[in-house]
Amino acid sequence: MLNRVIFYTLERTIKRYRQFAQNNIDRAGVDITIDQWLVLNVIQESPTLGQQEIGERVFKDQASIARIINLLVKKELLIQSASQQDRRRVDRQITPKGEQLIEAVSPIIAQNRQTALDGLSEETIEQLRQALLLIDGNCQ
Amino acid sequence: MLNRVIFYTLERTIKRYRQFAQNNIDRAGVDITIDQWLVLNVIQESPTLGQQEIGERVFKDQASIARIINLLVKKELLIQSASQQDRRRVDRQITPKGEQLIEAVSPIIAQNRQTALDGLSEETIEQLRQALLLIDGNCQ
DNA sequence: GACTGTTCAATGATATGTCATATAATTTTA
DNA sequence: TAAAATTATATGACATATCATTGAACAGTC
Repeated sequence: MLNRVIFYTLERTIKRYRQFAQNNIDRAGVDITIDQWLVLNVIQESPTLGQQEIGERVFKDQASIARIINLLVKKELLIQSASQQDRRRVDRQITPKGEQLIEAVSPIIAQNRQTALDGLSEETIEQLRQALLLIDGNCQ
Repeated sequence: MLNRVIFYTLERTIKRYRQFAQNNIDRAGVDITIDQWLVLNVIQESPTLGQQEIGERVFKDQASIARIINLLVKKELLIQSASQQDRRRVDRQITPKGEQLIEAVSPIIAQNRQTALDGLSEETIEQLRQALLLIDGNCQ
């Protein structure tokens, strides 16, 4: 009965994909979580964003971003320093180690996505997206 | 750019729905989380299941179920006692307070689902399900 | 009946999610 | 310019997710 509720299918699919993706990263011997990688990636592309804005890009809240950034710093993938212009803010810079890690993981993520979408046409994916956006809009 | 990745849309949609659903429960003045309600519901329908089996029904692992059950007991929605037949197992019974809560929340959940799916035809939902199941299968 | 392997539940450690609040710095307003 | 409102980050408290381990109880085998 629960199986017929589309939201269960949604939950299950996203959990399955996350586990699949994380497993492939672990198997490659890289010590990072998907979420950490996502945040690191956003910082690389947009180093001036604040925690709130980073969060908006990856659908996480500010507190989660703060903690993930802390871990990235601990792992020496990221360096932070107080901004000179606005001392509430923080300047961030990916370390060489961080750059290497992004390079190492990117193809794995790309492969994950491709494998997960095997057999789905562009059109099907677009329909999927539209359906999800509709649900998303209904919940606002 | 991230917006074009279907898995972001998936993440965002499921998070939005969860927040929407939880808000409506909170607004009704009921002190329970969606996850706790789901587990309570499964126990009501199938009181003899073990933690592992409960987890399979709601896509959670055994450790999560153990902790959620603990909270349900603390909230006096559930009573546990050692099973006589197999003393590793636990007999569970929903309390009257738990029954009342399930009754109170069920229509809210139903309404949530209906609202979230507003404007999606049966056919669209079925296509959505099929696409998700494909992805799910690809990740196994 | 003792040994071995399996099952069930509990829990430690760590990461993330959510809400609320704290603190410091900046901007706006009076 | 002093006070008030806003902003950026950090963090406390609690719930959930995941992995690993422990301990107790059971099942099968000899």
